[in-house]
Amino acid sequence: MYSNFTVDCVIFGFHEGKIKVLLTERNEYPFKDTWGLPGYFVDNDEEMEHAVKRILYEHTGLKDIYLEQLSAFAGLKRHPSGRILTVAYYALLQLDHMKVKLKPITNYMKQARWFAEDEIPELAFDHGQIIELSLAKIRRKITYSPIAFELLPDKFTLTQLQMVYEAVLGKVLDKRNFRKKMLNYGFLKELPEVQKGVSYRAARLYKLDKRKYLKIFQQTISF
Amino acid sequence: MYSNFTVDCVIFGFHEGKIKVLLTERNEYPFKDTWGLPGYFVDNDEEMEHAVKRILYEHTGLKDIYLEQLSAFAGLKRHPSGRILTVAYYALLQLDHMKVKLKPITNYMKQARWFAEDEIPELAFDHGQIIELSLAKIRRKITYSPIAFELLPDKFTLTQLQMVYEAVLGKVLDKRNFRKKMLNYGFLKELPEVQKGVSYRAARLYKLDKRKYLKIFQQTISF
DNA sequence: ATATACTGTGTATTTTCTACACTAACACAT
DNA sequence: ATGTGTTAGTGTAGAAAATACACAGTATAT
Repeated sequence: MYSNFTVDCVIFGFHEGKIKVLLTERNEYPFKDTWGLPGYFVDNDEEMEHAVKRILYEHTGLKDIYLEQLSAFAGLKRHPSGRILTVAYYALLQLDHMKVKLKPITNYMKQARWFAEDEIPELAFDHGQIIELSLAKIRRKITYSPIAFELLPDKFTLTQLQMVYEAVLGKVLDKRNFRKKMLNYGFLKELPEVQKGVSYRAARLYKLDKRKYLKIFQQTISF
Repeated sequence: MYSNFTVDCVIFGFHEGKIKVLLTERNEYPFKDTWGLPGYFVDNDEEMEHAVKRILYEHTGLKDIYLEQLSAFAGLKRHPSGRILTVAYYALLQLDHMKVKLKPITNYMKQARWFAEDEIPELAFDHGQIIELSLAKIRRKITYSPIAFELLPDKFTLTQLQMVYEAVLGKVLDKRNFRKKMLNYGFLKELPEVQKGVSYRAARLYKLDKRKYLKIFQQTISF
C-alpha cells in the first residue's frame, strides 16, 4: 500500500562535457505524456530513502549511487488533485560506466532520456523548479565538497575532472592552477596507467584516495 | 482540518554569548510532558511555510523571522503510532529585542523555554537529531552567508557580531583580524551612536547595509 | 584619583590565488 | 620515416588574503 507522499529524484550524470539530467515521460495521469522527474509514492512500510534507491535502480540499473535529500515540496497547487507532498533528492552517478540501461521496468512511465541543462522541456508539476534548486545546490556544494568524483568513473584524468568542475560551475578554469590545487590536496592517487582509445597523447589516470579525502573533507567541514 | 504531515521548527536565538534553542514541553500524547521542538500538523488548506510562521508567532509573538527549510524526516519509527512525515525548518531571531513572549497560546504545549546547546534534555521523537542537523547547517552556512545578523538586533557592536560567530563556530577568533575582515566587506554602516548602559567604555554601533550586503552575497554565491 | 573593564588599532609574515604560454608526447596519415 | 593534429603537462612572478600578535585609550564606578 502506498503512503500519502512521494519522492522525486534529480539524477545527474556527466557526459560529453555537460551535466545531464535523467527525465521520464509519464504514463499516468496527471501530466500523462509529459516529461518529469523519476519519482513515485513511497510504500507505507518503506523507508523514504529506500524508495529513492528503488526508483534509481528501476531507472538506471545501478545501486550505491551518491544520494542527498534536497528539500520537501508541499505547495497547495503543485498537484492538480490536491496537495501531495514530495521529498526531492538529487543523485550523482558515474555515467561513463555506461552500464546505465534506460529501459524503464515500471509501468508508470513510457521512456527515460538524458537531457542537458539547456534542453530540458516544460516539466510536470513543479519539477522544473526542483531541478533549478538541485543545480543551485550542487553548484554550491562542489565548492566545498568533492562531489565531482561521484560523476566520474573510478579512474579519470585531470582534464576530465576539470571538465566536471567547469560544467557544474559554468565557467572555464585555468588548467595549471586547477591541477596544482587538486594535486596539492593530496587525495588523488596517480595510477601507473594512462587513458586508452584516444587518438592523441594519452593522459595519466588518477583515482581518489578515499581515506585522505575524508580526512581533508572533515577538516574543511569543521573549519 | 489537518493534513497528514507536520512541520517542526528549530528556533535559534543568541543570548549571553551562547546560541539557544527554543523548546516546548508537550501537552499531548505521544511524549506528553517531554520537551520537544515547536511544531504541529499543517492545516489542509495551508501552505507549509505559513504553518511554520504561524507556529513561530504563537511561540514568540514575532513575525518576519528568518526561516529556511532544513529537511524532511520520515523514518518509519520516528512516531510511535506509525510514520508521520515532518518537514523541519530552522529560524534565526533577534532575541535581544526581548519582545519575545514565551507564554504559549496554544493548548498542545505547557511551556516554552530557551536552552543552550549543552543543556538540551532528551527530546521527543527525533527532535534531538533534527537540532544536531540544524546546528551543522548553520555552522556551515555562516561561513558563506551573513546569517549572523539575523541573530542580532538592528544596531550592534563589532564585539557582539564576533561573539555570534564564535558561538556558532565554537572557536575563538582574533579580534583585529575579525574587525578588519568585516569592515573590509563594506556592508557595515557605522552609526553615530554608541552602546548604552555599560559600565565601561561604550562601543560603536553598526548596522547592516542590506543593499551592499546583497550585492556581495550574490557575488559570493555565483563564484 | 584610582581601579576596572572593554574598545580600538597596525604591521610583518605566510599562505593562497591569479595570470599567463610553450614544449613534449602520442596517434595517425602519407 | 616524416609530418600533422591534438591534447598533456609544466613554473614563475605578482597580487590578494589570511594569520599572528600587544598595548594605549576611554568611559564608568567608587
